[in-house]
Formats: sequence, structure tokens, C-alpha cells
Amino acid sequence: MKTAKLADVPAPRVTLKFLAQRLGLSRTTISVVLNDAPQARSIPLQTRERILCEAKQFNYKPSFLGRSLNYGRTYLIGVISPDLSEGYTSGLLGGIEHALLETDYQFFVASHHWSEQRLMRTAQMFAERSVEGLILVNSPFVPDVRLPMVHIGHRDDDLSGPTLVVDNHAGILAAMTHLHQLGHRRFAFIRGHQDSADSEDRWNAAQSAAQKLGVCIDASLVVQLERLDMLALSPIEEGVRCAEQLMPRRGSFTALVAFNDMSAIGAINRLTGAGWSIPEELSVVGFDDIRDSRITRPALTTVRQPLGKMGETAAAEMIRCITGTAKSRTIVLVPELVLRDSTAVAMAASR
Amino acid sequence: MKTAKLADVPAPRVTLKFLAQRLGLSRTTISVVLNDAPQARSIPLQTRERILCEAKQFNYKPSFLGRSLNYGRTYLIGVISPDLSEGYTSGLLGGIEHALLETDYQFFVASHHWSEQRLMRTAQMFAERSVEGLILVNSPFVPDVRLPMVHIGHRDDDLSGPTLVVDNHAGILAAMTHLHQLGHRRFAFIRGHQDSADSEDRWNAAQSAAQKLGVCIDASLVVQLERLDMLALSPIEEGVRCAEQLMPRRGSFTALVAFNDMSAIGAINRLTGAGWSIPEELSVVGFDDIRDSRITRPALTTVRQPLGKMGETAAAEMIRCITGTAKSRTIVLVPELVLRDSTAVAMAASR
DNA sequence: TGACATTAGTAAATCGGTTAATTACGATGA
DNA sequence: TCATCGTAATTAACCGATTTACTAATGTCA
Repeated sequence: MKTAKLADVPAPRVTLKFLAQRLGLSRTTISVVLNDAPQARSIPLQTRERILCEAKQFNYKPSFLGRSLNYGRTYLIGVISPDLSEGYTSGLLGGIEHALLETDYQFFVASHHWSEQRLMRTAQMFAERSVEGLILVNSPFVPDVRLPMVHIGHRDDDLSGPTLVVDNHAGILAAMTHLHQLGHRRFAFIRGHQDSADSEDRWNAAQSAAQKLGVCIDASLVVQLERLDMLALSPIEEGVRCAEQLMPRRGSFTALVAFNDMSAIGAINRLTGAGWSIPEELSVVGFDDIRDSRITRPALTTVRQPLGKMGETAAAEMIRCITGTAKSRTIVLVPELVLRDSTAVAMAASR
Repeated sequence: MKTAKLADVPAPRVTLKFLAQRLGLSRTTISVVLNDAPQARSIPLQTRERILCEAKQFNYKPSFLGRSLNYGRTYLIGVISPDLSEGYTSGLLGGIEHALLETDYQFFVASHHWSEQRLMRTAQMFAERSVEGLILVNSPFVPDVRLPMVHIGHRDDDLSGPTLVVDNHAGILAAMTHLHQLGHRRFAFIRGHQDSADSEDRWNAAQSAAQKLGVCIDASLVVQLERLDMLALSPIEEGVRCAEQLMPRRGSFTALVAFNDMSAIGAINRLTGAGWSIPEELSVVGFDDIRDSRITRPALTTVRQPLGKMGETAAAEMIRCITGTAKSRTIVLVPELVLRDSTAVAMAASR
């Protein structure tokens, strides 16, 4: 280029030093005035206005970095979730963002894809960046970093921080009671994959609900999702696979309780594709109530996890942890059964 | 508590100073050795090992903050998108994360919800935190900050940075040609909302495609999505509303071209609910290919935006911007028509 | 014996910001 | 007249890390 525009001159960064030089004052004076610190009382109004005016003109904003270093606080939170491109995560992120919107906090996000190594590495990186806490979503392990943590999803230990869970027992019981009232007696199940502590919990819930309702579970009608490492099938395709395992048993069950919506949706797609009519021939319930569940045909009856609310609660709890006023309790959110079109009165099992 | 465990003693932060005091050396020496700087040649092996050992023992990791301040680099990127809880965003985020995984960069995310004020505020906050660049997704405005920017989605000006767009013309032309080959001649349209520059572009594409195919557009069969501020209906419900506007015209069109998948899905749900059979009576195409489109019944024929790839490309371009080697070009990604079950041969328009 | 190189480090400045302690001057009060 | 107070600032130290420049002490070579 021949003619360098004014804007092309590398604009010097507007720092305290820069303003100090322009005004012929010291950095201290300027800092004190801009922060309206007690010492500023002794600075005459005229000087104060000179400073304020110059700061405004150059649009001075103190660097968060400098401040962080000084105060030892970063107002930074790390969120680690299984997979950023899933509806489950985006629901939570929306809630987390909403809760932090009016605060000074910002957050990083990353995914662990159920890999211990990735989780550890990410937690380490976040720690090096001085995040003040971690929100761990369905974390299969607890990373070894000295940071306050809030968990979303069930865990075994309860030492590493507050945990937010939905009441799986209540949710599964509501779903199965609903099916039972519709006349269903023979249930098939899609169990969760092994890495998720929710899997175990929901399966226990299913067993105790079955007992309570007086129906017994046929072990040959129970299929399980595979481990979800990075290489595996998509969650929906996992549901397809599970459905295929159940297809030979057509006629020997009238209801299907799926671990989550994704697998329920995959199963419904596979089964309707194979000519099953849902809900007439088979009632299906999911778990989560992700956005997609409204969209499928038939729309999915499911147990709603209030994802947005969970994200908000987790963020609020995180802040409480950071500011030191949180105990390591378990917060149980009550899920709600959402009735849609994938469940109906059981027909007399036939064929 | 009576007995304070050892772990309860507030662990001192492991800094250079801390190590220096323990080892009886200066911070300089330790920094030099740990970074294997040229000066370290003169430090005897014994001392070096003493330092390395101590650092390992206390798991010393240099603080990113201190480093950032020194180098004037933060390796931080800000991503601002319309809505974190939407599939469109999560697809992009997955790609962005993937591209940054093997780099030193981390990123913030926030949403603008089509509000200029929110966009500006967020961009300001990110700038104060010294992000090195912004990735703006469907940003209705260009925030007034001195930072490199990469845009995803169409814009009017092309001064503020590289822009990643899909070739709307190619996409719409492919979709409409497909419909035309199936025998469709009378098209209805759902136009995008005003804030999105893609709206205008796709609408122009539709008009020119119509001309090329020799069909004419009936203005009374064109409906439009509302502005999407925070208070509006959900994207799907907007599709429902649009469908309702078209319902009185049943029989006078055999194909519907929707601005995006969300509105297409909403429309399909509404219309099948009202007894229309899709695709027999009406063929519908969407745009985006969000995850949900596979799930709906009928599965949606749509123009795929490669969201993951777009996220990756945007992140890579962002880094190129930051390191100074990027021009303000427009990168056009070619979309791909994905044939599913919502389009079929046109029946002789009747009723 | 003096010049120079090598060894083994340290002091001081920097990045951007905050804060405690200090200075220098003029006015007031006893 | 001397101590004290208020004004209007400044210097110095700190946060955590890096980097440039420097100091001793020893060893080598001419």
C-alpha cells in the first residue's frame, strides 16, 4: 500500500502508563481517581476531571489481566461436558450463561468425550489459566486439581463438591407408573452406558419401580448402550442398534423404557422404519426432554430434566463454592413426566 | 472441627517465588532452567536437577496470567452466537473446539440474542479480558472493538474480517432444482427474519432459481419469520406460525422451501397435525441440516451446512488473523443437498 | 602478569494494575 | 515559633513470570 491511513499507525495500547504520560501525572493518581478510592478525596476536582475526560476520550478500560494478577482473582469458570455438539450440553450452557450474565464471571467450555486423559488434561489447562472452579457434567472421573467443583449428574464419591442430580427414582417411577396405568405389563429397557453413574441409578430405579408395580423384568428384554468414547456411534445410532437387538422379540413386550431421549428417538426411528406402529403397538418413554423430543413423530413422552434450570443452579452453586459459602451437598431436582404421543393404552399383546 | 488435617492448611501457591525460597536461589535462575533458555547452559547439571526435581515435586505450572502479561498474548478467543441452546450453535462449537484442541487457545462463549446492546457489551467484556479475536456467528452488527474478527454468516460490509458463508445460491438452486425435477411447479416460501443477512441472500437465490427454472413465484405464497429478539417465539414455533398463514391456501402449492430447518420442522409438525400428508401432498425442504432433521418424521430433505467444518474453518482462520497472515476474504463453503423423506414426486395439484 | 573467557548465578526492568507509605508545601492553631 | 493538619501528589512494593544486563569468582592463554 502506498498511503498509510491514520488508522494504520499501530495504535498504542491505552494503559495507565499511556494516560500518565499524556497527562504528566503518575499511574497511581490516575488509578486512584478512576477507582474513586478513598485517597482520591485529596485530588482537586479540576485534576480529577482532566483525568476522567482523558480516560473517556481514549476509551480506557483497565486490563482484566493486570487486575486479576493483583487481586488474585480471575472470575473465570471452566465447564467440562461430554460433548459440545449435543443438545444436552447446549441446554445446560444456556442456563449457565444466563446465571452468569449479570455477574463478572466468564467461562470456558470443553468436552471430555468420556476420556479420562482428556478430562485431566483439560482440567489442568484450566487450572493453569487460573479458573476459580470447575463445573463437571457427567464426569466419569474427578480430576486431580485443587479447585472447587460442582458436578452435574450422579457420582459415587461426595467429597469433591456439590452435586446436582435429578431424582432418577422419582422420574423412572413416574414413567413406569404412567405405563402401568395404561395397562402395560411387559417392559423392555435400554440401559445407559457404563461410564455414566446415572446408568446404574436409573437401572436400580427401574428395578425397584417394577417391584413396586408388581411386574417382573425379563432379563432378555434388557439391552445396553455401548461405551461412548470418541470413536463410537452417535447417541442416536446407539438407539438404533439397541432397537435392532429387540426386534426379534416383537410381540413379547408392549413398552420400552429408554435410558435417554437420544436412544429412545433412535429406537423409534428404527422400529417405525421396520413397520412397528408407535404408540399403538409399543409405547416408548425417554429421559431428559431435550429439544428434539418435541419434534419427533410421534412426539416423545419423556421425563424432563430441567436443563436450563440445572445450568443456572450449577453456576449459582459454583459461585457460592468460590466465595466459600457452599457445603458439599447433593441437590436433587425433581424431574417432571411430560406426556406426548409415544405412549398409549396397551393393546392385548398379540402376534 | 477439632483436628485440622494437614490438607486443611491453606496450601501456599506454588510460584517461582515459592520455589526460589525453598531452593535458596533466585526466581531468575529457576525460570531460566525450567524454560531451558540459552542462559541455562551455564547452570551446572546438579543445580538444574535440583530445580527440576523440586518443580516436579510441587507440581509447579507457570501461571498463564503472569506469562500473558509478559508476552502480551492471551491465546484467548471470544465466540458470540445468537443462542447457546440451539443446535446450530452447538454444531459450530464442536468444530471450533476441535480445531483449537491441539493449540494453546481457549475460548469464551456468549450469546447475543439478536440484541445490539448485548452484542456490544459482550464484545467489550471480552476485549477487557484481552481476547485476541472474535468469532461472530450471524452477528447483526459489527461491534466497535479493535480486534480481529471472523464472521460466520452473511454480512453487508467486508472490511471487518474474513467471512465464512455457505453458498446460498448453490444450495437453494440445488433444492429447487430437485423439487422441479420431481414435477413441482408451484412453490411456497418461508423467508428468514430481517436481522439475518442470510435471509436476503437466500431470498435472492430463490428468485433467481425460480427464473432459471422458468417458474414464477406467487407473492401470496411467501411468508416471513419474525424478528428473533429474546422475547419472541422459539424458532420452531415461528415455523408453526408461518404454516398457519399458508394453511388457507391448501391445494395451490405443492412444495415449500423454508429458510431453515427449524422453521421447516415447525411447519411440518403443524401441517401434519392439520391432516396434510407430507411428502405426498406437499414436499418440504429445509436449510442447515441440524441434527434434528434426521429425527423428524418424515426426515427432512435439506441443504446441509457443514457446521462442524465451518466451526473448524472459522477457528483456523481466526488464528491466521491473529498471527497476522489473513486477508479479509470471503470463504464460501459449498452446501450439499441431503435427500430424505420430506420430498416426493408432485401429485397433480387438486382439491 | 594482565587480558579474556567461562561459570554460576543475581539485580533490575517489564508487562498493567493496585495500594501502603512517603514527600513537599502551605495554612492553621497553641 | 513550632507542631500539626490538609492538600496534592509521588515513590516503592506487590501480583507471577520473563528477559536483559550485570557481578563475582575462577581458569586459561599469551
